[in-house]
Amino acid sequence: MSLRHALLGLLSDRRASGYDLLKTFETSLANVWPATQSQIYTELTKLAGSGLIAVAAEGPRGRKEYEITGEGMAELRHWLTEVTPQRTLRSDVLLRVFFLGVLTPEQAHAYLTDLMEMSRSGYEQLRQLHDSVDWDDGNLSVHGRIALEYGLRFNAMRREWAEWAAQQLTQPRGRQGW
Amino acid sequence: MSLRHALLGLLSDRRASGYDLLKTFETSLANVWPATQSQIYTELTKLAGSGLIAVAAEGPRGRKEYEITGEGMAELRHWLTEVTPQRTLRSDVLLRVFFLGVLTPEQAHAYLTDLMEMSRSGYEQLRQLHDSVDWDDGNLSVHGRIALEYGLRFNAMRREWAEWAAQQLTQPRGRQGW
DNA sequence: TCTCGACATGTCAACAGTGGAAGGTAGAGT
DNA sequence: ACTCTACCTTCCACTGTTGACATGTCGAGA
Repeated sequence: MSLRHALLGLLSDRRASGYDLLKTFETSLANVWPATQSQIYTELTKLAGSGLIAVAAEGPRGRKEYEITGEGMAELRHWLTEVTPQRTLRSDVLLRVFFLGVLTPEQAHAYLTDLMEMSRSGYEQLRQLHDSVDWDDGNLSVHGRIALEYGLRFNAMRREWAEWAAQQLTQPRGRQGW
Repeated sequence: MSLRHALLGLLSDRRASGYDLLKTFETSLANVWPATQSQIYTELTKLAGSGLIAVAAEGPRGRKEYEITGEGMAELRHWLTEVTPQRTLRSDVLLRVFFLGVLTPEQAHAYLTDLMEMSRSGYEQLRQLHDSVDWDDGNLSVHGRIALEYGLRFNAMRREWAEWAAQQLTQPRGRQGW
């Protein structure tokens, strides 16, 4: 249940409505913690209910601007420092690798080739995002840039790995002491 | 809903009971697609209900050995070749990076240091797993080894990135054209 | 004036995942 | 004979996630 913390984090930077937050998720946070509209609104209501955020202002079209409360900031800091992150990496992509044996060598190879392409295009997209974003020197900007760098390195790593893996499959078996 | 495909994949290699599969998940698949006991048994019942797997034999203690059916193999192949994998990387770890600004520089730095250590120990654990596993030349073995290599590279990448990120935070801002 | 796209929120059913409780059996070792 | 461990399955309540549906308003431009 990190969504609540994602919302707290965004609200710690500036006040925002559900709609604003939704947009932010779509653009910057989508790669790290995707969330749907319904989830965001539901969670905001819950957060407000437990006093971690509060409605700061109401605008046109029923717009409700939320702001983080002191209690919310405390919870956010607690999550950042005390709660040890759990690595629950569920990888659709990697899971398939285990079972490439049921395919023909050609098909297995094709899968890895697709992965290379996926990584390459993922890399490119992030690079474009990097170029298009207005990197002011705000906190979110600094750390967003660091997160983006992670994405770049991740894609580069995965591409190289897929190339290596494709080689492994084509090479004859036997002991080769890799 | 990749759990069903994980189960199909394992059953494509050999017949197994829920208990067997549970053990396999705990050891080899846990890093890629964790699953709990209740989830596995539930899914097996569903899979049997839709004819993708079937009970091949019943053993002592109510043991039911499942085997994959032709229909199940077709579904597995279909998933491997036709269904484009979706990258839903929800990363607890990376999400926090966005919000390191709410902490003191020392705390933020400490978080990255913890990440380095986490990556280092993750790397070590995988290396030990690599050394302890009996790598026969079965298909699962070959591909399991490839998946493991991914884990090694991933941890190495993350460690380097965390080191780089820590540097970014300590360095004075300003334009440096990275 | 009208219309359309962006703004804005809420709700619901269905499924996926977590954690734990409950209940029982076979077999190995004392 | 007894006990303990590993084996083995089922069920349930709760939370998280998805996708779709419902509902309406403001403001810019034809």
